[in-house]
Amino acid sequence: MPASRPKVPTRQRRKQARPQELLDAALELFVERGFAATKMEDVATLAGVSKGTLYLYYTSKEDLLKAVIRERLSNEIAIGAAAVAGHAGSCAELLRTLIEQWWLRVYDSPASGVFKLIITEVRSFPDIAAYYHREVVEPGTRLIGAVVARGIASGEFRRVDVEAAVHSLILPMVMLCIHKHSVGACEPFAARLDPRDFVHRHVELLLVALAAPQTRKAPATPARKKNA
Amino acid sequence: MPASRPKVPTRQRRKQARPQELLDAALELFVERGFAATKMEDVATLAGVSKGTLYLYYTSKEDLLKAVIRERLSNEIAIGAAAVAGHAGSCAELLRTLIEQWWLRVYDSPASGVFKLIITEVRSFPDIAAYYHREVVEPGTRLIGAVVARGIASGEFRRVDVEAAVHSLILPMVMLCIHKHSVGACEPFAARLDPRDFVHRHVELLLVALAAPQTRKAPATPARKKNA
Amino acid sequence: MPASRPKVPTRQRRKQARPQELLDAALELFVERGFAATKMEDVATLAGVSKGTLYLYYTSKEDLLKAVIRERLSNEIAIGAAAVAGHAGSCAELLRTLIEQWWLRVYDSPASGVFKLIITEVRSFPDIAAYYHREVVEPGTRLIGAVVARGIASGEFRRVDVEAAVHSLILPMVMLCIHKHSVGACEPFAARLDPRDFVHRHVELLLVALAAPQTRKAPATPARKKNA
Amino acid sequence: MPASRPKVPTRQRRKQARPQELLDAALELFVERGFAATKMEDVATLAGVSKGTLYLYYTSKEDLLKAVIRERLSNEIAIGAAAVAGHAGSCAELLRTLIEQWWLRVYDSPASGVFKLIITEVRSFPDIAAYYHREVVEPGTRLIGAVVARGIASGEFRRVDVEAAVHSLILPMVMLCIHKHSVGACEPFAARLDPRDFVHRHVELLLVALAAPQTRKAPATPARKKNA
DNA sequence: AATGAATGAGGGTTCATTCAT
DNA sequence: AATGAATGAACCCTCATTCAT
Repeated sequence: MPASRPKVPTRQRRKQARPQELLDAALELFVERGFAATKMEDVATLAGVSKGTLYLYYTSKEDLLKAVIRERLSNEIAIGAAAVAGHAGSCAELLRTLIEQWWLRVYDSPASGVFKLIITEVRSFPDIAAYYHREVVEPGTRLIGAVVARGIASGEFRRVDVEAAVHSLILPMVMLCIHKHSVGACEPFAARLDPRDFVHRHVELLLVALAAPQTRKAPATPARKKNA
Repeated sequence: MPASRPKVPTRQRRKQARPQELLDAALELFVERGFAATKMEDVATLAGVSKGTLYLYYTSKEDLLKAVIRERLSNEIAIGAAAVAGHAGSCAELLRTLIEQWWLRVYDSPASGVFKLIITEVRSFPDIAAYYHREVVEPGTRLIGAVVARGIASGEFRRVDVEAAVHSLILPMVMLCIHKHSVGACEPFAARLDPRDFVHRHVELLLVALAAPQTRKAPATPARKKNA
Repeated sequence: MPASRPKVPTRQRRKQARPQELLDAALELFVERGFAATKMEDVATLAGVSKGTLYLYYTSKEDLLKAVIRERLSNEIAIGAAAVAGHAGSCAELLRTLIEQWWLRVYDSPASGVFKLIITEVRSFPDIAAYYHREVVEPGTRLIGAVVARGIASGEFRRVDVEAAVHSLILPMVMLCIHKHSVGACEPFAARLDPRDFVHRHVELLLVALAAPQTRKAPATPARKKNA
Repeated sequence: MPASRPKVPTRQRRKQARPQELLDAALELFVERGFAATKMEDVATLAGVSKGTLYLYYTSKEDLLKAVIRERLSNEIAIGAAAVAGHAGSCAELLRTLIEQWWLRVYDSPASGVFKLIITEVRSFPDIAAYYHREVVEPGTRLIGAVVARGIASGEFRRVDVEAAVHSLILPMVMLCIHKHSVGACEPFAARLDPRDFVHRHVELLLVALAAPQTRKAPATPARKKNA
């Protein structure tokens, strides 16, 4: 079997796969070192091509940056929206799903790095801000906000300020992504905070805060083993 | 934005104030443009000195970066700790004070930029991580954590996981600082989120989540005018 | 400007015409932009082939340059020589014919660009100089020089230095070609000098200078409409 | 005496002389190799500075090119104009002076290279054309044209077309400059044409053509030794 | 102490040339 | 024969750092 494929990657096959490979390499290095400190040559080398090849696909370093950001965010929101649409249970249950399923998937994927990338580079490339708001912040806020609003309407949640609640819920998740690619990536501090454990506790804590008085039965903070 | 540096080049004043002026200029530019994208010359110019002079005070760009970070964080924690020590009321009240007084002061000061700076540069200068953890994360976590723990011990709070609760409380605040210096600094998106309003609602929301059952009286989300 | 190349990619036509098309495209671009500033790809594109194909016909950019120069000059001199051979009238008449017929044809053809090309590139490719002298300068000078010498011998012309007279006659013509492809090609300065009008007056002026005293009847500079 | 000047070039002194040194080096190389084929580093090296220093004085290669052209042409025309203004003799004598004194000075100076430079680069930098016309072509044409016109008015010259005569007179001179820096610079063809001899004969020939009939006494083309 | 001219290594980008298809 | 993807040497320009004044 290994001998039967002589040297599979025909020119054509490579041509197809190349852009994705380049974007992956670029994302990794941009997130790790920052945009300005990353050399185009290193991106090329990591992707297994020469410097010149990179420029066959992206006309400049800035172009590459924007492609990296666009490519990674386009579909994540759509996936979350689908999760909401196809859900049947209570709003609390839906929020649990959204955060623990959808968001943790983002956290685990390379897309998590895009948050750090945006944070670090918006000031230098201001049109990223518009894109980010339009494609990520607004749909994301609307998505979670709709669930909270529905919960309030149905009497499941208290009458809180929807937008603030969404931020209380979401910002720590974003921060977690950013942390993963900054301080969290530095050896001795990597394991200080178990993300899955924290996310679980965070959602439960906020659901307590949101729950309408009659519904609330103080959960016994179930024995979830930490750092495991 | 920091108050515009007074352009009074009095020799006397200068010698004394020089290092601070250099650090201020460096912080402003490092936060705005990123470390790698900032030119030493621009720092010097902004501080009103020549390129050469900068090197009389800091031996290299990296040295300047580390000085910037160190200088800005040293005393903030101490101030918070003092606030805790001199407090008399309930734990809920103390948390309100800590977050709304102490933290908003940090948010308003140039120190808020340091969070973005650390996020962006730790991977390139890993020893920043150790410093940041020792001087900021750990004392900060311990400070807030102690208040939460005391609240649990006194029966004022539910028996939640202290560390997770601290993170639920603190991470949005850190995120706010980072936002202020990234997306928040981009013209059309600056005013989307009023930080003081959000901070208030965030603390109140979390205090509801923390409150022990008998104590809890669902607050009617008091009329705090939004965006004002 | 050469007549726009018909874009008829008939396989049959192509194989035959290919080398000429490539040379035409190369000449046009080399003259317009200079050799170093012209990209092989642009030559290929203008000729309607791919980059690789260009290398099937010419092994390098330098090779292409030399082919371009050689191709364009080979037969022009021969044409002029034929004009001389087949002429019957006076030497003055013959010079008029040579300059106004033969040379203006060169001026109008793409070959005129070759002068600029040689001027710009000889220093980088010195063997062009030898070729140019052997194939163009010497035969050309000899051609015109023979006419002048014949005129002197027959008493039609004064006893001037032949070589200098030839240069006085020819250099402005060469300069005209060069001008056409440099300053003359820049929009607002294109029409400042009508070449046909100047050429006519130039020849007549020099013929006055050459004419033996007894022959000379000062021509009334006949009414040739300027700039038409 | 050599020991008394320890190492004269103080920083200040160099700073003054630098721009001229850089322009000299740039002109030499641009004329020799062409603009595109000249490396900024080579210009710097020839001028005895490092690559970076070049950029302290000229912001880009193009900027350097334009400075080179401007610097070399500014005063040449003025010098010629002064020669005309301060002249007393006949128009023929004045033309002799202008061409043989003024123009040969240009020919001998590095400024002669600028003609080649303009020829080669106008198409790539079209605003050079405007500058060249305004500063060189027009004043130069007007200068010579005025002398010819005065000769006609005084009856010294025939009633020829002034502009055409000026071109017949001038174009060979320009061509000589261009030749000097192209084919003329190639070893085996350097000595083919003695410029001083040709210039002399060219002027005399044209003066014969210009002379009004009564004035004309066919000069015996005095024995000027060729190639000496 | 302060300056700013000078340096030169380094990085983004281009393009002549090659070669698998 | 023809293509165009891939290469990598080369070049323009920047900027951290040095050092003579």
